[in-house]
Amino acid sequence: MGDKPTLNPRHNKAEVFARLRDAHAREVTEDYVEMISDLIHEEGEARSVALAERFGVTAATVNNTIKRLERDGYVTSRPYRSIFLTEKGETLAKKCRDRHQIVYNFLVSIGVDPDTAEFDAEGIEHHVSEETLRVFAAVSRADDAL
Amino acid sequence: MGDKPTLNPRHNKAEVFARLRDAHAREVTEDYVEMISDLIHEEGEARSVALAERFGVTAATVNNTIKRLERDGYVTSRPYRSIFLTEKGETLAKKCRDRHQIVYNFLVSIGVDPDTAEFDAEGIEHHVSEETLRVFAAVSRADDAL
DNA sequence: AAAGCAATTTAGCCTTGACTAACTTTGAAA
DNA sequence: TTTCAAAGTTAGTCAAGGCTAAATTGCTTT
Ligand SMILES: [Mn+2]
Ligand SMILES: [Mn+2]
Ligand SMILES: [Mn+2]
Ligand SMILES: [Mn+2]
Repeated sequence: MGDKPTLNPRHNKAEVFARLRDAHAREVTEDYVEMISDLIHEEGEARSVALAERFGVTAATVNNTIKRLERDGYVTSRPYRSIFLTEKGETLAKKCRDRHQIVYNFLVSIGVDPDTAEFDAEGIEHHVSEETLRVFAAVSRADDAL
Repeated sequence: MGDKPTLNPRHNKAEVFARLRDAHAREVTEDYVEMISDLIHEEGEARSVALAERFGVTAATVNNTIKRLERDGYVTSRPYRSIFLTEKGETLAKKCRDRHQIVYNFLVSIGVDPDTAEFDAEGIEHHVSEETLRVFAAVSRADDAL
């Protein structure tokens, strides 16, 4: 009557894909708060036009996304003014920046070309669990100590 | 008059994000052809109901996706019958299966728990360039040779 | 052969994330 | 202080990828 005991417990692929869809739903948010934070540090403020240029999308697309981020509590903004991170946004931005850096450093440390690492890290970062991130960081440290 | 020589050539982040959006556009297709191929090998045929169960989505969603794959030349199907890969579909499936395996093996080889590796590989695989994949494979081989 | 259940399809809806085109606002230069 | 280009907004469109509910088909079992 109970579940059959299984040696390999996940023939339950559905969980894996559910988690994947969750990660996808967060990607744009994560890249935006990270970029907004970068702009504030590098240029003093985050303007729509700079986001559009850096992401390679139109101003209208940035506008839509910022409205969503505002709705979800990550940023504040007033018409025709620059964009600010909320506490929640800052917290996420820091987490994402750190994670991004760890992934990038890891790739370079195992021998990936820095240019390629920059491309790949932008996607990989959103699919790295806490555990894998810790392993990446440890490997980077070990490789640095050459 | 020429481009200014730059030490760090990519303050051109837009390229990175354009490539990222491309990768996203291919993800579902890649996971579907891989899964269809798995089902054909494991169960003799690929039925909608099995795809829905493994991905954790509804039958209607599978139907939409299969129509898109058919439109794009990856599968053939007839109403109420099972799904077949075209040559193009088979080729992509093989590439994706191999890549998936390399990413998974790599994660495990550097010390990530197999369970976690299974989750993370499902996302990471779509964002790994040819170059990074070669490095992953090389690292796995080196770690195996312990 | 008919019934009924499981599988599949269809129709209609939603959100995200992209676009173009047209309009409004801001702010710097004239 | 006027003007006008750049920045930002709004409106409308589209495809992908999800969903539910309802209709249809195929298959198995009586
Ligand atoms: Mn990032
Ligand atoms: Mn990213
Ligand atoms: Mn895969
Ligand atoms: Mn995948």
